[in-house]
Amino acid sequence: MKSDKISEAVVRRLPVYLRYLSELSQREVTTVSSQELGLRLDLNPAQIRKDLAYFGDFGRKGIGYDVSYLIEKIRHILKIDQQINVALVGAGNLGHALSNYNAYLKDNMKIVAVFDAYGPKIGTQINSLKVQPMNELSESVQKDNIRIGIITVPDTEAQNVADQLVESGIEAILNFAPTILKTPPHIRIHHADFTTDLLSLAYYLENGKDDEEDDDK
Amino acid sequence: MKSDKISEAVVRRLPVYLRYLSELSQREVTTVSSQELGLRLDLNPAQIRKDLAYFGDFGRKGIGYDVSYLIEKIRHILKIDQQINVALVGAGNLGHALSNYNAYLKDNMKIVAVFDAYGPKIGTQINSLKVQPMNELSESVQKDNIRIGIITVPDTEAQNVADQLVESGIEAILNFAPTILKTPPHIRIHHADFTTDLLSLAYYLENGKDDEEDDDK
DNA sequence: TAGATTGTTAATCGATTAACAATC
DNA sequence: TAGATTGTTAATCGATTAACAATC
Repeated sequence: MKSDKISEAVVRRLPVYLRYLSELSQREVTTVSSQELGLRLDLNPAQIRKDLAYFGDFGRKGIGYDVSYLIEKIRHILKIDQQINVALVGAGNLGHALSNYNAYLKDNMKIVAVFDAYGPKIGTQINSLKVQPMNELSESVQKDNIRIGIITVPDTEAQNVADQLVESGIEAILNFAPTILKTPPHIRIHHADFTTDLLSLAYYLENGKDDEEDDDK
Repeated sequence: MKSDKISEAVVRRLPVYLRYLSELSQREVTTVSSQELGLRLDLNPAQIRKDLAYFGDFGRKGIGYDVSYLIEKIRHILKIDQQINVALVGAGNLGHALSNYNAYLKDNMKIVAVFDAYGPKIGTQINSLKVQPMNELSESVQKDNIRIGIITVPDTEAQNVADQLVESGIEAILNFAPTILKTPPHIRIHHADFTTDLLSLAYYLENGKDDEEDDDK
């Protein structure tokens, strides 16, 4: 097929494919069908074929997909065939946890700078990175070719930090604060707000015995 | 309207509404329209009205929604008008960060137990909770009326931990590991996998100058 | 009364799934 | 050749948005 505008849902599935393909590759599986992928990832095989076909003819009829080839292709599509530098703002607990997480590393995503607004934190070491003050943000973004910012500050600060990230020339933001950020349209924002996930989970619990009123189930 | 099966998309927006309503409440705003909500939350006002109307007639024509009343209603719908106990499995960096996060507390979600499989971690203190060994999981779940489990173990362990959580009688899981878990249909699973968010973010970056081939944009 | 805003139906839009010819 | 599996079109399903009568 090629081209058309690709929906966000499709793009979000690509990393999921990539992850499982990497696992297959490690197990030295060389070929996989949309059927098998679907089974493992709880997705419809037709959907997987369609998703991939947006970007090219990666499979072989009667055979399936070559695992290594598909990995390479998806990495290229996601633009992680080159290293992408990331800045983390907010050296609290969560920020700390994320900067330790080396999971992105094998995916060519690297946190190369950490910032915090809180005086006492500045200069402390996080995982071989020195926490920098916010006024060094712009310079670092330029110098280190940082393209993505991760926000792990309290929600009251999040918009302010986002503004500064935008100002400094960042292209995309991963926001962990539970706030809807207002940014210019050319900035891409993804929400990684697990409180939403957690609260919505409660909805699906069975009604407790101590629940008088209606049971809408 | 009332009833019908409610889509997941709707349920996921409820905590978002709730959060902003709480903010309004704090600012002593007593009434809000779907228009205003939509503006702030980047959502279509019609969608907001429709979402809320699934659960009852909460608004007043010509007036809007009473903030406190709507908060109360949404909290009831989400079943967080009662305290919900949560277990956290995986006392690593991320688990640590999450257990500190008291954000859920005001939403009646409370982490009441922490578990880890790794010997040396057991018995250490995390935020006033003692890390327990996995073999105490079932007992704690029963005793403390734990209904949700949060998984923050490495992906290689995630499925195994999920199985144990299910076994112990948990009803829902928030999974931070980058794996698709296989569980019985009555278990509700939400994914809080930020690596997916981060990788898909890269797709939307401008093509670097060093990108020869096609530019699919 | 005039203006505002809900709840709800109808219209639109988009995403998922089924089906199948092409072909390895 | 027979069996498997892709890429793609058509059918279905579901979610979002527009429009408006009801009414505060």
